[in-house]
Amino acid sequence: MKVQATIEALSALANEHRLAIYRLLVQAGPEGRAAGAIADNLGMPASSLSFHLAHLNRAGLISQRRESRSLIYAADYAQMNALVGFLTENCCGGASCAPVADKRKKAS
Amino acid sequence: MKVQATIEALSALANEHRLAIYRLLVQAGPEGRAAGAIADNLGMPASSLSFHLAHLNRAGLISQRRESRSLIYAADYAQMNALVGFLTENCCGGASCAPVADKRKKAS
DNA sequence: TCTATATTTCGATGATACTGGAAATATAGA
DNA sequence: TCTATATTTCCAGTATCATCGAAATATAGA
Repeated sequence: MKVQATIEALSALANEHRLAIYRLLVQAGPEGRAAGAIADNLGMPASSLSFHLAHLNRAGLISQRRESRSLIYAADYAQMNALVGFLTENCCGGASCAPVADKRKKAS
Repeated sequence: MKVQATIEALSALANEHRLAIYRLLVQAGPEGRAAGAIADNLGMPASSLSFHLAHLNRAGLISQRRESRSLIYAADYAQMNALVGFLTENCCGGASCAPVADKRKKAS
């Protein structure tokens, strides 16, 4: 993951509502959830939710697919994986960081 | 790590300059670097740098200590560790995430 | 084609963040 | 105490972000 993509992912998650949305989608699994269901669950106006979903989508953290009248959003685990990988590889001080104590691998 | 602290850490890192500062401090190691040295290295005005350092410090990602006339900043690896831990535990979809494919251990 | 549902886009408003020069503060040495 | 260095705080200007009602778009069924 490049620096610019990392910053976009970080800033997408750095918001109370968007972090809640993302976590909800992680719990929902690969099937994802319709925008309306998310709005109901989190109790937020449709237009506000749409704004935040677009932000997460732009950052590549969630995907969107249409299913009849509904737009279904789902978490993109690969992107989160890449983000965690970037932080572990570039922002940790060696063995002192890295939760699982394994810093052999160096993905770009 | 709690949600609010997570959001603060994420938003502290979600900026080109602050991410560069943080990475520089990670490279610098536990000794850290004086504000002036960071300013020279990244070529930014002292007052702007100070603003960003304060932001990172507030989020707990860096520490500050005085050494004579200089203020030395150093990366706080524990906080980054906690952030990565939060993301791994709360924002990943099980085995599909986690860079090293090991989710048995749960570090705090 | 008409109506209902699901969601986004638009637009205006308010809030928050970033920038950088100038002034203030802290420390040290002569 | 005077001067120099290191850094922060203050301030004003600019830019970006968040909010949410209203209008627009997309889909489906009668």
